[in-house]
Amino acid sequence: MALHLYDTLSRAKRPFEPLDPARVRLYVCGPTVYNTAHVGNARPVVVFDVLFRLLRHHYGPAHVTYARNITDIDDKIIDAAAAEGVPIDTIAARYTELYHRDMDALGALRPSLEPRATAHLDAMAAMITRLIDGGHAYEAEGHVLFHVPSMADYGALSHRSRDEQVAGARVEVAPFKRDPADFVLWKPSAADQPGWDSPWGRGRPGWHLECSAMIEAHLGQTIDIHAGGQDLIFPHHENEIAQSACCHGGAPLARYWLHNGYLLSGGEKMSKSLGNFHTVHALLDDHPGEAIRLALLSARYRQPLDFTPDLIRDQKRRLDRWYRTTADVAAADTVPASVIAALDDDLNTPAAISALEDLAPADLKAGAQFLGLLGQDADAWFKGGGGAGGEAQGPSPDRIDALIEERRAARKARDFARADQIRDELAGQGVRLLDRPDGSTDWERS
RNA sequence: GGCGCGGUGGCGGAGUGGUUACGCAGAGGACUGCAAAUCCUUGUACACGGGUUCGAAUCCCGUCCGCGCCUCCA
Repeated sequence: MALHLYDTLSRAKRPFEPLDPARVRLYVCGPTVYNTAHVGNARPVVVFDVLFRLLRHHYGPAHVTYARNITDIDDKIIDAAAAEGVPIDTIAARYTELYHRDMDALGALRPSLEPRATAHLDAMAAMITRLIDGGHAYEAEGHVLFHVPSMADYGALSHRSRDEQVAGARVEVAPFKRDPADFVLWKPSAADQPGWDSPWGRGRPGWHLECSAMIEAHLGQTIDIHAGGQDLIFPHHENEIAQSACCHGGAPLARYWLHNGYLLSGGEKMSKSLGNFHTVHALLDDHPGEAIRLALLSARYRQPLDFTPDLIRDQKRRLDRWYRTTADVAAADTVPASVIAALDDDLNTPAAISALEDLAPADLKAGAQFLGLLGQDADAWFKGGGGAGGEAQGPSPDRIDALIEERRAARKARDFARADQIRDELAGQGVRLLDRPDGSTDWERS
């Protein structure tokens, strides 16, 4: 079966056919860099990283362009900068770096392009001008607003009529809006806020605009796949569609819309406002990045996933087992067909993982590496505590070797009480001893 | 109120008209001084009530329960 993807717009699993197989284009909504990422933020990064790898497999690495933006102008960034008394660039640069570090640790490939909003003010302004000229936007009290009724099929992605949205709206409607659903393209900046000069005065762009402008600038009018979290369906992606289509004579922004489900914590959506989240950075102190990655891939990307310590531990053990069985084996040259077949079915990563369990070590290694796993030497994995946090904790290798030698002598003298005491002591420090059939003893950090 | 997702064995989680998912945990066995690791064997399931069908966890209707979006949010 060829690659099929579930498309939110048509609400159906459809065969994937790129507009141009020589230039497959994928865009994923990236972070607003005002604080550290939590695992919920990492889910789209990891699952769409698998999609990126799969597209590269099918079309060739040179023929896939993956863009993921950095939102580096936003009121939350402005607030964070003001709180510290530093320029917004300082905040944005700091959290961009942390984001990269965390996502690297989860085994996500860097995207081909990582456009930043503040580098595309001209493109956004040009888009606003076209929208005004086309009768889709208007100026009001220093703002420029997109006029939603000017677009006939607004709401197609979220399958909501404009009336329904207005009826359920819990947001206060600014008095200068011609229609309650109208949204901001440009807003004025106070003297103490960052701003850019524009035909509509000094100000800054609305959130939705950057994606439309950067997609147009780097990927063209219509891309193949636009992806992000489910909470972006409305209003963010709906508004992107409106802006882009109205600038491009109705040409669709993307041909496939993919949305990942939420991570749950205690049965509820993990979110910053509820405070029930873990930052990736904090999790990396206790767990290897690969275990977190495998945990994120252990359920289908559209399903909710309860992210618990037990889940990560289970996946860590699975990786331990895989590292053992593949320790002295070279990865096969080709990615196993069963793994590709599972992923081709709308990124069925649990089925792909199950397929791996069925494979010979060389194929298992090739398949797991394709998924961004088993990326290190087995010895490094075990001796380094599974890569948790980078540095090993507990007794030094020399100390462990000395204790193993002492235990060997004790066993030879049949002093099993002392031998077991040493083993228990090491176990208490996270070191597991493995007695080999040949009489030697190896060790792992667990 | 509108729109949408889901309820699978002790747990996590695929499948979605007929055939073992898979993993963890449990039980039994091999190995071991005893363990660990590994290997072998093994039990347990489709929220509830109707309907369609030769056959339904899978399709249809209804009920109950959980969750999400409609507001910044992956």
